[in-house]
Amino acid sequence: MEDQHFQQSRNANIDLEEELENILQSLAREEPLESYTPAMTASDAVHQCMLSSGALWTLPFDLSPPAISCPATSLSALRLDLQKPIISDLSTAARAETINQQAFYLDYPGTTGSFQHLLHLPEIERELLAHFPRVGELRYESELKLLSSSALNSTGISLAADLSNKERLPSRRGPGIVLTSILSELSPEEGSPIVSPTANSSFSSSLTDEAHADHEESSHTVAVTAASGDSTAARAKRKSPARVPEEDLPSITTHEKQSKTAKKGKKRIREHRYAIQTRSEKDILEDGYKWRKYGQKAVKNSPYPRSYYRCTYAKCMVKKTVERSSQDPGMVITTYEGVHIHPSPATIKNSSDTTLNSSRAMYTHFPTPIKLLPPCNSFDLATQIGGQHCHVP
DNA sequence: CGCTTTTGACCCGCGC
DNA sequence: GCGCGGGTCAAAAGCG
Repeated sequence: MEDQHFQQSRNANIDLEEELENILQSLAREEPLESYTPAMTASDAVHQCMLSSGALWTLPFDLSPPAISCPATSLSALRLDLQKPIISDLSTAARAETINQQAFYLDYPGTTGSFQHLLHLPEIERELLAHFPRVGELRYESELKLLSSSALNSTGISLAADLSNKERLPSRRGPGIVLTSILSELSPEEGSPIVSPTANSSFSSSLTDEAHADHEESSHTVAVTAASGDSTAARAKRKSPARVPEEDLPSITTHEKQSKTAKKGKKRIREHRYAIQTRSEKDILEDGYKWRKYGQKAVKNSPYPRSYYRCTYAKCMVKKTVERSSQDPGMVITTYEGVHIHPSPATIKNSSDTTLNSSRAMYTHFPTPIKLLPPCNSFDLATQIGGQHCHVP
């Protein structure tokens, strides 16, 4: 039976290639696409990780506008809704740095609901490598579904350009499983583009007030808002005791004085910041990096404190905060800020068995190409991947 | 003993 | 200017 299926797959792959070609030509003519639903599995691709805590973590691939999702429970399948059918497999997607203006959604049909996030191909690999070096350990199975823009809209999925309208955001996300990403990559003059494409506005309040405020101010896909606070780097360099008044510190260096003066009137630039929400009993999720806690604060309107962590690697300025959602205590919200300047300890530990020798290999075992299988309906897919129910939009 | 966590004080930006 | 809240510092305590 498997042989038969395999043969069908091969035949289907040929058809798929033709179909993809047709779609690409259609796109080139800017014609609307017909709904197109090939299926694929990817046992060796990596976009989910089972954490040591038992929580399943979805990786944030996208950057602008970001929209990261985490499953509430273990996932049975992953479906891709492509805005544009450029991607025939995820390894292509992951290497699509040269492909501009491409984006697609990932849909995670979980046992408690489904949700999606928007992906922008040029950012995928960078994000994966920078923040989630353990992707090589991950596994997922997926179905690829290509939809036209109109088809996406008809399913309630907004395109990237439409994210400014919160009412049009994906509505199929189950409550409590939406994750918002926060990101800033604009120049200091422009502030930080922060987009929280949440389906239910109530979730936003589970993020920091600052993020929330920024979200509220957002009126464009790339919301240009300035984050508050001073320069993290400048503060990190402060060596004098915080509680000693500056005028009592004749020993303070000119450089420090200058940096303090320079930062005056300058808003803090949130560097590469995003949040991940994960359902877990453990507060601390294993992400492959080593962290040192440096503070804890009570969160307004929440019974749960927020913990502050710094990466312990020398000179690595990446920080993260961890807090429980006041709305859903089962949810842990982890906010990352910065980009690691080093591979993760976990990756180094596991790198001995890799044959990859590129810089990429330092960070991860990247997914191998995904073979396209013949189109099948979601029920078939659900059956293939272990009998768990697969959400059908 | 070295590293991490805890915790109160302090700094800073922002809104009023 | 003041108070609030988020973020950070650093000494003390905890831990293996």
